[in-house]
Amino acid sequence: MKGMTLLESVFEKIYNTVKKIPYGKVATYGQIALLSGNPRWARVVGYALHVNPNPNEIPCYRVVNRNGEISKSFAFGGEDIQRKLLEMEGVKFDENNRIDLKKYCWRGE
DNA sequence: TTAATGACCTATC
DNA sequence: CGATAGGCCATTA
Repeated sequence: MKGMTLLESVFEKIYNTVKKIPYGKVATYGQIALLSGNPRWARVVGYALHVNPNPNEIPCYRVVNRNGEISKSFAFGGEDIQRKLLEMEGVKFDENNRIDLKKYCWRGE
């Protein structure tokens, strides 16, 4: 970790929020942004996960976009890996490779 | 310090 | 329903 400010950096806040996503659930980038303090950080969330320091502790594969689709630029093995990880937790994909957010979207803490 | 970047989101057609 | 354009903002070079 580099020198972060006296308070938590935005990235740290984002990582902490992502860690809270429960097993078998997913969250959107916008949702993570909102729970991390600012609804306009959706894009920052994407960048934060792109430089994910420790994937073992941060379940970044549980984060999908607004349409319930997995991102193309998943940095750890590709989108197929992300999909498998989610399917292992019981998350189903429809014929368009999308997730039903009404069912699987995390409802908060 | 300025400019560029990006795993997004919303409104509009 | 799908596609496009513009906006957003922390972080980095």
